[in-house]
Amino acid sequence: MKMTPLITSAVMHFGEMGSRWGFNRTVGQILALIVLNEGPISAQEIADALNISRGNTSMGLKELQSWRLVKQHLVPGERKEFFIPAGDIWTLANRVFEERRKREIDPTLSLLRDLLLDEPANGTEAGAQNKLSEIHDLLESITAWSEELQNLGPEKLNTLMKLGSGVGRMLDLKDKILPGKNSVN
Amino acid sequence: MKMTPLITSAVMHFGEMGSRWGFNRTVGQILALIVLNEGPISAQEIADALNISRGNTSMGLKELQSWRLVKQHLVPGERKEFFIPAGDIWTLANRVFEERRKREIDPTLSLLRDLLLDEPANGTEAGAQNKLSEIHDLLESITAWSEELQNLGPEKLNTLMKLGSGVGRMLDLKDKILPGKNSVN
DNA sequence: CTAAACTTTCAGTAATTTCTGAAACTTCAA
DNA sequence: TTGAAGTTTCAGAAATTACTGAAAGTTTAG
Repeated sequence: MKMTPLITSAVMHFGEMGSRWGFNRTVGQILALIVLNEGPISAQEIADALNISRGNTSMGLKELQSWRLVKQHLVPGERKEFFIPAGDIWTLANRVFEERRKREIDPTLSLLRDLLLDEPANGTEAGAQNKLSEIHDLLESITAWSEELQNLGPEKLNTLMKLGSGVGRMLDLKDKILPGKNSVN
Repeated sequence: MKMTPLITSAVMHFGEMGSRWGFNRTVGQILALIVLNEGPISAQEIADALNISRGNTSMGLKELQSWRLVKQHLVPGERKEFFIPAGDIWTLANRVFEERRKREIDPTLSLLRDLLLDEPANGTEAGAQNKLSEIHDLLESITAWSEELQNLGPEKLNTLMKLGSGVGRMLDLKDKILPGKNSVN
């Protein structure tokens, strides 16, 4: 596994960013390496290229698999396990979004649902509950919407993104186009 | 500052989630407290309610201000500084998105731009550059789009979210509605 | 100017997270 | 079956991040 300067820079950077993206430095580096490498790469090669222990590599790969960003790839005739990205860049980005939603939003949504079931004990609690309820609704909208967007699939999503400010204009026309349907509250 | 059980649960949870949201436990707790509290609250009250040192409180407040989630509120006659949320729930969520984009996407975008300027030294680098270029384009789309969405403002954004699966249908009709404009690629 | 009331800073400590490497485990070929 | 080639696990060490509290700083009233 040859680490050219370009690849090294990219891998290092993804390592730095790793923690901001929800995993740690090593995991970020491993991901970058697997994505940028041409063809499958073995755990040992990864450990060597990144100068990390074999154990750490194994844990990193496990985590990347739990994020569904990387998958195993059996090379015929070879005994070792090789790894490749779990899909194209688009798919990977989607997976990161999805996985983060699960970790960052779902638990809160579930707590909020519970808290909103209780009767407020007094005025202070009633006020707090209102705020929590607003947060709850917002998170639900975000969740529902992000699912919606994922269902659109890459092509349509891309169309939508490229639409840019056209989105605003389109919304103005919405009611004429889809009368009655999905009217806003 | 009375911590009712409801508020305590919520504050504790936001603390736990804090690190996943880009700040630390204390900062998450402080934010929750300020949002849920009715009316302005002083640094000292926060420190007492959360059982954290005054110094830590000060740092947490500073960070929340740098995220533009919390702002100072001068109570006439009072010498102390009080704090309130920097806006409604919607605004706060927007700020979190924006701030995270700055921290999680912008630096990568900037690195990628640089790396893509260099001539690839060989076939391996050329292949890696292609991948990096895909990532770059994706991140640019996301950035552009999120700016677009923010410009729509809360009302329209809400309309769009509530539209749900209607978005798909609308896209199918797009070319008839906005002929020539924003055609894809 | 002084002192009281308050805030911020930051060196050191505590808590948490990540990483290593040796031991345990698995798989397969012979 | 055995052992070579590989993988995983996990206790402890290292690195990082967060927190405390005392000292320094700021602001205002008198």
